[in-house]
Amino acid sequence: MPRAVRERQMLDAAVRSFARHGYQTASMDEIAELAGVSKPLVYLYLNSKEELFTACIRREAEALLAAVAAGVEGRELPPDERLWAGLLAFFTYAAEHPDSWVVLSRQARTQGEPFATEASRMREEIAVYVAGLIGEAAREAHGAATITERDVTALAQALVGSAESLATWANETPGVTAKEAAATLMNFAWAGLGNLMKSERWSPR
Amino acid sequence: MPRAVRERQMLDAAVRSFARHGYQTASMDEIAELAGVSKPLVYLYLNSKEELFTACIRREAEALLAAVAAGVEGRELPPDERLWAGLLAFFTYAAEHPDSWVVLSRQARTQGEPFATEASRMREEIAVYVAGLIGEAAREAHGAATITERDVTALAQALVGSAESLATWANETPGVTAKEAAATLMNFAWAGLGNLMKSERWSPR
Amino acid sequence: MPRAVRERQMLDAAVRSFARHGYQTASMDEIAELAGVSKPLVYLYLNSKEELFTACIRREAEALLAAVAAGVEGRELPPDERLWAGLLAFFTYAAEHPDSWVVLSRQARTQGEPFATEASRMREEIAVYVAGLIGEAAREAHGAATITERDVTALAQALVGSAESLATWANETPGVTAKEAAATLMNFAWAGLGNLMKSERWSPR
Amino acid sequence: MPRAVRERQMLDAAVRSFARHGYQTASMDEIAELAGVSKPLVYLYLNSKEELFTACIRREAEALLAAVAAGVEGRELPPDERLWAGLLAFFTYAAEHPDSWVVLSRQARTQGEPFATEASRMREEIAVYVAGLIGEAAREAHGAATITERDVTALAQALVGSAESLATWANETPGVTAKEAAATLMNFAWAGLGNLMKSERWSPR
DNA sequence: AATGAATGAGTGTTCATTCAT
DNA sequence: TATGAATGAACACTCATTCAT
Repeated sequence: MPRAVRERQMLDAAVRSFARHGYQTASMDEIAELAGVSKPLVYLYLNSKEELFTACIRREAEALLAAVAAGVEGRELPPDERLWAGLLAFFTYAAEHPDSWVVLSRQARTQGEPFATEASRMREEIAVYVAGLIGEAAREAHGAATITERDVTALAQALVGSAESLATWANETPGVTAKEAAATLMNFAWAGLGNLMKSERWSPR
Repeated sequence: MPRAVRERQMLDAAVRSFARHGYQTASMDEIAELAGVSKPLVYLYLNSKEELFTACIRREAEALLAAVAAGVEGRELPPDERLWAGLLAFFTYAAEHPDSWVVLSRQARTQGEPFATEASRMREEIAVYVAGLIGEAAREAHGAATITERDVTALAQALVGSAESLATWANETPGVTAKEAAATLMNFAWAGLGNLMKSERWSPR
Repeated sequence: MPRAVRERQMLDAAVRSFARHGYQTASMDEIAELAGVSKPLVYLYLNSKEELFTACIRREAEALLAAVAAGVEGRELPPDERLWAGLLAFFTYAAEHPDSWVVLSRQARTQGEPFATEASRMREEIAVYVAGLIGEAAREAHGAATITERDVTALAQALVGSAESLATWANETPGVTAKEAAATLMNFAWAGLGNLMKSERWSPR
Repeated sequence: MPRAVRERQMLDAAVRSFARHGYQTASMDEIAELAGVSKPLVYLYLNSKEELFTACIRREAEALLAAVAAGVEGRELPPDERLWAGLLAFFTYAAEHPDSWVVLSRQARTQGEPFATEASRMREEIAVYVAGLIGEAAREAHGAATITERDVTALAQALVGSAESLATWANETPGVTAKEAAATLMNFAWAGLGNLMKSERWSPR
């Protein structure tokens, strides 16, 4: 069996195992068995548990980013439609690849270095991308805005957090579709950001 | 030394250790040493690593809920002020008890069963509370329910996710205060919620 | 069982195992079993295979040096008798502790760093000591001698090699006593060195 | 490429690897790579690591014996000159083939059966040859045997041990030539032997 | 004549857990 | 109430060895 195919099988098995048990608890034995190969082969191809996990994170992150990009690109759309398409693609990917999503959103970020950094890279990329979309859309919709760099970063964090939370919730709650989750976030973010751009801020008292 | 005091020491040590190393990597040896007792005593009081971790989650979850409740209760406030008070209390607690927050938000949720369930309980309790606030605000603003139960739940999930993400970001970013994090979310969320309740929804096409 | 006793048992077992199988082939499993304890205990007391082996080398080296010293010291003897006593003690120790001797002479020196250094220390100590004895004896017997520092070092190497070879041969050949081996070396070294001191050198042609 | 050539390449690589890392630590992977062939080919030609090591020992032992024999044979010489020629040839070979010498003197003898036996065979052959020389010299010097067979054997062991020790020392000490090592041993040994043969023995008391 | 692909068996090491006191 | 001493079970990782081609 050609090397590339075997390697894909192993990564599939590893993603599944890491998603279910977490990095520490997942055992190389189980991963090998799940992949239908012997343990030494896993080591021959992927060198160590750490590298295997890193490879998983990278592959899944790229797949997720590619899915979102594919949902948005190639069509001439107004900004709000672009945002919508991106969110939909994101929630659809998360729904269709729950293990992938668990590895990226949960496991990768909690295993300390060097995984957290690897996962952060993707998170940051998404945050920047989505924030860009939203900003663009908001600007177009509401004109120039007074909003600091710090605010943008904080908002991106809030947004990505919402998305993660909604994606997980959607995956765990029967009957909730990706479309529904995307719509919730779209409304939440779109309207909220719109007001912010119009400087209609809430303040205590 | 009375049992209650010893037990508190152990839980303190355990929370710290679990926060720093994660459930799997934290060792009973280190926890015992950190608590200043012998390992058998930890087992005598808390039976097993699993029960110890569960006890940590429970104690910290209760503390967090209590902190939020204390911030909100006892004063007659309009829904938005109640939400603000809750958010402020939440971010303040997370900032003042970073280990506790790490255990609850990161570690507990990534270690599979039975811990995830334990952590979800608290999260759900918060989500329900927030959903209540949203519903109340919606009713107050527009009388009849212009928003479905399902929508409220979804929004609550989004809000809680934002809050979690922001709390972690605030803890990890020097110079970000609890108040600032709360304000960011409040602006983001309340404005978005406001629009939603006015039925100004975004929809594709 | 007190720690000191246990530790001695483990070292005994390890010396035996290392002597029989060599450093690499000896397994911690076997050593633990031979010592009548569980493997974790071996690690608790001696940390690693490497440290265990080092501890063996050190203990056996000290025992050998002590045995030789005990054979020589405490009595007022002429130099040749001192040499004789030392050689006898050395061969006796090697005969009575064959595993110890194998570990010191064979295993320790062939496992690369850091063991070789550890073993060399002892070898050097013995070489210097024995060379000193011989030199002293020879000087007394034959007067001042013309022999360079380099020659002394080379001779010490030759001497120690002879002793090692004879000790191993004596251990492996039934019926050869320590006394006989010591006598062979004494004659070989004593006479040979005597002639050297008298500058009666052999040269080709 | 003809089989004989390939096989030589493999043995060369193996000797080098065994000398550097020892039998256990040397890996078939490295040996195959060093020989510039694939691992299965090594197995096709040499069957197993054990047989490969044995083949190395045998080839190197024969080479060493041949070198010594070539140094001595073909000329009619008195025993002392024969010994000198043999020693010179021996030290020269060891200096020029350090890996070979390490394998024979260190590695082969420390890896337990069946290698030790294999190495002993060569050592014994040398010892017997040396013993023959000694015996011959004794007879020539004094006619009848003033020295027992057992004594001769013991002396041969001592001499061989000295030679081994000196050869290793010479290889590891920069600036020491084969001739110098041979001279040291010759002086040491021959003088000592001379005295022995004149029955000038040292004895205790 | 030669190899890319694959594995069974074993190693050192760790850790949650429990006696005996 | 408290612990020093001890272990069963597992895990990451390696390596000599063999098919199938």
